Amino acid sequence: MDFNLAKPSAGGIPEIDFRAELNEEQYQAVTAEPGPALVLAGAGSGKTRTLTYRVAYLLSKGVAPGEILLLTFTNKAAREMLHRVEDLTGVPARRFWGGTFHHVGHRILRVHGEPVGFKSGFTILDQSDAESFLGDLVKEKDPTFFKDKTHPRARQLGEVFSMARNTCLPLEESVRRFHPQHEKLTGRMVPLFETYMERKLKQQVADYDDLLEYLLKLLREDPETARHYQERFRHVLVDEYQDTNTLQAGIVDTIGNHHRIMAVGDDAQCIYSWRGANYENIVTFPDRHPGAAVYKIETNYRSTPEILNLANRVLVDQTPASGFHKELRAFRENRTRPYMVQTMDNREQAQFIIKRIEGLASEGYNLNDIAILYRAHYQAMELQMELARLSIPFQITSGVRFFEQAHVRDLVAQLRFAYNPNDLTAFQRTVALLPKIGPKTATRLHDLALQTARERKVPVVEALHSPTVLAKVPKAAADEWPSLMQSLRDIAESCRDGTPSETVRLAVEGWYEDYLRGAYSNFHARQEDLRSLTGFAGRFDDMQDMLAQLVLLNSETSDRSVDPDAEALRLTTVHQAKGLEFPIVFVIGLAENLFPLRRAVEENNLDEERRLFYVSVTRARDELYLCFPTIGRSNGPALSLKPSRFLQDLPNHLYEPLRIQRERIW
DNA sequence: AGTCGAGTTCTTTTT
DNA sequence: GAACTCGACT
Repeated sequence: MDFNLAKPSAGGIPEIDFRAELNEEQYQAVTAEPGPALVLAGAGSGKTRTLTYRVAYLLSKGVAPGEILLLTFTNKAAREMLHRVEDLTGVPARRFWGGTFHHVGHRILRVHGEPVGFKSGFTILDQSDAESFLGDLVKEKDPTFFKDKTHPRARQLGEVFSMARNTCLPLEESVRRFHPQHEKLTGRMVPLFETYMERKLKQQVADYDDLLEYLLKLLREDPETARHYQERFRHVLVDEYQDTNTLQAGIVDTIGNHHRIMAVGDDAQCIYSWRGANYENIVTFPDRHPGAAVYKIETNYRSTPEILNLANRVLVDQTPASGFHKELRAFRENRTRPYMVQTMDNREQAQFIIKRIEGLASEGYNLNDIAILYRAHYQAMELQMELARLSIPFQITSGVRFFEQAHVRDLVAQLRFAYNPNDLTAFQRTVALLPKIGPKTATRLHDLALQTARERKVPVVEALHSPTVLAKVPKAAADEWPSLMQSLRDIAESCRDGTPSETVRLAVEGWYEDYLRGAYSNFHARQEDLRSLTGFAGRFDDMQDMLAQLVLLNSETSDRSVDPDAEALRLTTVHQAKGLEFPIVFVIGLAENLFPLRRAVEENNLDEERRLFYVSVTRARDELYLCFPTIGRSNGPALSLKPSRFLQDLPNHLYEPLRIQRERIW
């Protein structure tokens, strides 16, 4: 494909024979007339293909890359999509506006955020920062709130707020609907919510939801900005439309008020309702966009008929009247039925998989062809240990994430504070590295520094050196204080004058390096991580871009030990496997209380669990193994597990029970 | 009052 | 393993 890159893109799109490269269903959608279009694409039907060819088609009709807005859910999906467009058309990915809703929100708000209260220079709180921000605020405003054990903790309270915002409902209404167990608390939660919103603006920090909520607010309340983007993005394409929530659907509708929107989705794969996703957005799309053309793509090129029979059957058990009816039509030849594998416990499950992998390898499968899917991270523990023991390479897209490791977060906090001195959360994290400084002391010092800075009209990083502040630093921390503050001053200076990469290097080699050496025994490994951050920063010319990326990319996994191109087994949650496909798929832990999760059953979210199971089985191309242990040992007493109801619901002609031969050691 | 260490409990999914 | 609780120490 290299020759494409050399070509100028304007008018230089390579000739694509759309008719020949697409099936009839796909072709219709790809060549749709400008106007609202809803594409219902079943699993494995070539959804991504349709979307990428649509982009190519628009380009071939003379639409400029900059006029296309491509919205996705995850960073991974955005990358993959733009990469494929680039391969297809030779137009470099960076010429499109594409990415997650959050990315686009940030990008627009940092330029046009003023009318809704965000000056350029605001910083983003990740999930756990936002939680501690909220927790501190609650302790201050309503000190007894957390004393009552029946009240939500900071984390859950954050979820309650988030749900209201993502569904665009008043808090009262949202609580009644989604968190009825806390309905009597609404009166106390409302003022906390208000303070939460106010205080973020005051500190010029945004949580994830702000990036969406204020974007919509901006588009609705500032006609000039709205018009600017509406005219600019003549075509709006949305991937995984079934996972949009009310807020996101509102953004799409407002930016795309010209109705040239193509929404692609599959209501059977809606698995983010805990984030307010509402697949009814699909159902109501034609109402909101009159004259919408609806395209159904149902031919499945991915899986064997046996796998699809099983998948179709999973949906049969769905609560009726949810979404569009669909049935995947198989294109491929028959092969083997999915296997149902009963094991004694997780350990035996792991051993079975390893044994089977060896068999598959001798049949010519590569480790890259095989994926292990599970409902929750911790279910992969035993398998990870066994794989490590036998030194079978695996890549795990879950667990401790790169940007969530303590040392990475510490460093990012320093950068964030240097860039935005109002960011109290970042300051707290930074100074808490010193002895005898916790959240309370940090807040006092921060207040004092801001006040001093205001009075003397000096930057906050200067005020931190003043005797006034120094006097309030606990004795135990006083020794280290000046050198940490000096480091912050250097970083802040570099934020203004230097490149992000220089700034990061300064931070990595500053005070923190000494701290790191003393604090961790694996100092070298951690230092390596931080050095790689310098490289990461080299991709940006703007500090805020880089900081935003650091926070928004936090799902990026810590696979530094594994070369991404190396041959390795893939371990991933079902959520993260969405949109991917593998020749061989093992779904593990298919037992009641694990998958479906007990909590989901208790909270009546069975349909979503079922869709999640549907997503799992439709990832497989050739062979599917459904594994369940009969004994669960998490902590303490072993408890016996029943096979998942999703397995019990399957008529037995749809699968092949597989006996495993136990190796007797004694 | 606030920090810190020891001991205990419970694990969802992502931006 | 991390997050939370509780009690001791400054």
